[in-house]
Amino acid sequence: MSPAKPSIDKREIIFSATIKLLAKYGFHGFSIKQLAEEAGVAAGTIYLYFKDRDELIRELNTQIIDDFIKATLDGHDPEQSIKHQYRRMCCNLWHFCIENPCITHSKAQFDHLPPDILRSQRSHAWVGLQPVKNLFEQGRNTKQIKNLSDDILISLSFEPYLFLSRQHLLGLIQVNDETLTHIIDASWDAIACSTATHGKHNQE
Amino acid sequence: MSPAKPSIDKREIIFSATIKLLAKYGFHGFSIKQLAEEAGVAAGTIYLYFKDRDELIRELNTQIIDDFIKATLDGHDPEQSIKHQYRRMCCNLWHFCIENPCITHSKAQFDHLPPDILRSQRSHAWVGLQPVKNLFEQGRNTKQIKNLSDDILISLSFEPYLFLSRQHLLGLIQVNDETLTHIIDASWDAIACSTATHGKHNQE
Amino acid sequence: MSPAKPSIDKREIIFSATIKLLAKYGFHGFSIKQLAEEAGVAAGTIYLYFKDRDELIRELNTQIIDDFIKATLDGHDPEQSIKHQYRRMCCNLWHFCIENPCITHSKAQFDHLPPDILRSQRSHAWVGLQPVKNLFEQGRNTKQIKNLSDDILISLSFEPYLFLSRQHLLGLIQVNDETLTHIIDASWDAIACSTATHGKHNQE
Amino acid sequence: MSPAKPSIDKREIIFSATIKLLAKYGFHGFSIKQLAEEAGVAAGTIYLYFKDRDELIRELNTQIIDDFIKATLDGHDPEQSIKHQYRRMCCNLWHFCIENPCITHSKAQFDHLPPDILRSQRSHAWVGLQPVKNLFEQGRNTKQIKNLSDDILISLSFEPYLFLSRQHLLGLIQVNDETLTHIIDASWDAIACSTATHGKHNQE
DNA sequence: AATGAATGAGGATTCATTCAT
DNA sequence: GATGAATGAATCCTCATTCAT
Repeated sequence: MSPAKPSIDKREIIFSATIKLLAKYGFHGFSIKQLAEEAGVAAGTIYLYFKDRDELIRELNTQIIDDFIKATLDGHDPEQSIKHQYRRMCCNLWHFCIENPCITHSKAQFDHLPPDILRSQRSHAWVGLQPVKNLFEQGRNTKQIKNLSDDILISLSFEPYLFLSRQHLLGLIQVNDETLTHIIDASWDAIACSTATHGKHNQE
Repeated sequence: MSPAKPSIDKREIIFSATIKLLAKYGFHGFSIKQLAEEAGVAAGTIYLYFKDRDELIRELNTQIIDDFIKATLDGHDPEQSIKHQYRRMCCNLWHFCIENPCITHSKAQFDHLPPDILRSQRSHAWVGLQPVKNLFEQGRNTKQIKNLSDDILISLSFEPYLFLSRQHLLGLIQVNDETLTHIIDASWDAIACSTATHGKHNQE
Repeated sequence: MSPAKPSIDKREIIFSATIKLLAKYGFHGFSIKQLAEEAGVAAGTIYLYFKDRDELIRELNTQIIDDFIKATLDGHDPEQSIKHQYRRMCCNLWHFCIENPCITHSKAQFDHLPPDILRSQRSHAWVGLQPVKNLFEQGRNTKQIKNLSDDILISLSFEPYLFLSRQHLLGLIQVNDETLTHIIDASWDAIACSTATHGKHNQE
Repeated sequence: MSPAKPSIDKREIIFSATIKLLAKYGFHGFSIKQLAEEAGVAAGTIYLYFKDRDELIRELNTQIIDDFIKATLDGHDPEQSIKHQYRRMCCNLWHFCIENPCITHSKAQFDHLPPDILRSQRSHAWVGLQPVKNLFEQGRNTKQIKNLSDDILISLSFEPYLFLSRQHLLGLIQVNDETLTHIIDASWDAIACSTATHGKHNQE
């Protein structure tokens, strides 16, 4: 608030304003002036906290990825059964998406950046996703999860939630709690070893 | 070529040039002047075929969707078994994606447009996807496919291919034919009725 | 004139407008917008002829140097006596300066650019100044001109005219034709071998 | 240093920092923020000592002129012979220039300001240059110096040193002590009455 | 006196679009 | 139909200056 102090929270204010505009207008669809207005600061102020537009976007990207991962892993307990852990993650992810529409829509923007940025983004993400890697590894070892690479398992299991939640937020589809349960089961089927379920019920 | 000729294909030339640039530089990453150069025409010429930049993008979007659908449905035969039809579609989709990198990357750009455009895009797509709807409907009726809405089934089954193929094209993952078979099986598991597989092999 | 033609002379129009503003407001004292207004074109038009502000300035610099050299060497005749040749050059230089106030003032701006630019400027200038080098060389060989390097001779002889003409143009001093003759004689004395004049009249 | 102290010398600190930046980056090539950093003070502090950027530059200009004059007149003794006085001044000027590169380069920046500023600059300078005026006056009266106005004599005699020293500092030319002696003699020839030297040696 | 966060006008540059040829 | 020079609004970003602390 006071102009002489470091204004620790102004950075956050700018971040949220960016997320809002990013979600509404897309990646290049808003100007710094608009952003300044939305954040309630002068245009020049933004450059006190970020070197330029690109850095702002890049740092926002990193933070959003971290937010997603943090939310997904909330309450994660490696002692639980594989499927239970997975369900929890899916549930977390879904609710984070629909409770944070702007972040969800913003994230989508980042999926289509130049390859080199995507690469560094990806490697950053995998660090935080270690528990997921562990889950997959353990699942593969115990024949509960198909013998596919982590990337592929992610694409088949978690990725659809991002797509679905965006559609839900746009009002294109309706997903209630019961439906969500079915979706989670369905996405589990995609990565689970079907042979392992033969003749017996889910091991959960 | 000669200015006196009607140049019926110039529209197509502009389209391909746009796809190329779209894939390489993203949605707002290229200018009309660049596009003109890539297409080998004058900047003004583009405005003879498209009202403005937006219209060009919009029409390109429509065409790309149609191309995807056409490719996916290639050789579609409703007489085959559900799973066979599905496999064929997945296979078609995958190969179209990796054989047309520019179109695949371009398509990704379109997934994140303002809501109203997405809506019209979606309704346009569903028209061409009638065979897919039929497939799903028939699958649900015969208990071979889970009782989920078309949108959700799409998200669980076909959507991951777009994500995966982009990663494959970027060199982030490697998918060979054998892996593809496994992925197709996995995505089938996502939408297939697991009860139907109990105690017997795939009904294909 | 016609928008579709290369507009060969628009470049010249922009050049003269730049010289005018450069003389009046100094190097960084005018904006592209001002320049556009002065030249009677749109701001964007300037960028059709010059990559950016720097290139415009750099090219203008080169042309001005050439203009100065061309004017100074006008009517140069190596067959004449050394002093006669020198007088002619001084006279040419002086009149060019006071007849082209804007160019004279602009030139002054260029004398104070970053070292590396000055270096390339200098080497460019020396190419055109070959006749002056020849004059100095011949003068040194015949003991009519002091045994000093070309650079030093230039500083002592021609350089003062630029300074004086600027003062004259600003109305700070008055130089009529008679005074000019004295100045030329004085500047000649600076570079001429004084021993050579002992006991006899000018060898002109 | 401590905010409670009167910091009488802070003005000087800012001055030197300005000279440094002026020499390196030119007139409009540095910002107040840069200056503050170079001076080791906060940006706002500069405004406690100078009304605005222009005033800072203007006052610096005045001081630099005074420094030049002071250095040039160092050890000046009106009792000495005219030529001796002149030599001393040239020598002083030269050494001041090459020992204070930043000041020399800065000065050059000031020579090309808007006319009205130049005018006031000039009148200020002439006040301190009274000894030079006296020298010239005495020289003219005794027929040792050409009958030209003070301005013209300055241009022919002292001005070249500024130009030469800048070239020397940039490494474009090399001037050692012996060469300097020749240059001083040459510049003396420019303003000295050549007839006065006929048949006798320098009256020094 | 000193600070430095905040401002916002003004700078250079880009680019979709127009239109005379 | 085709051109591409010209436009000028809109962009990002800089920076002199202010002022609460």
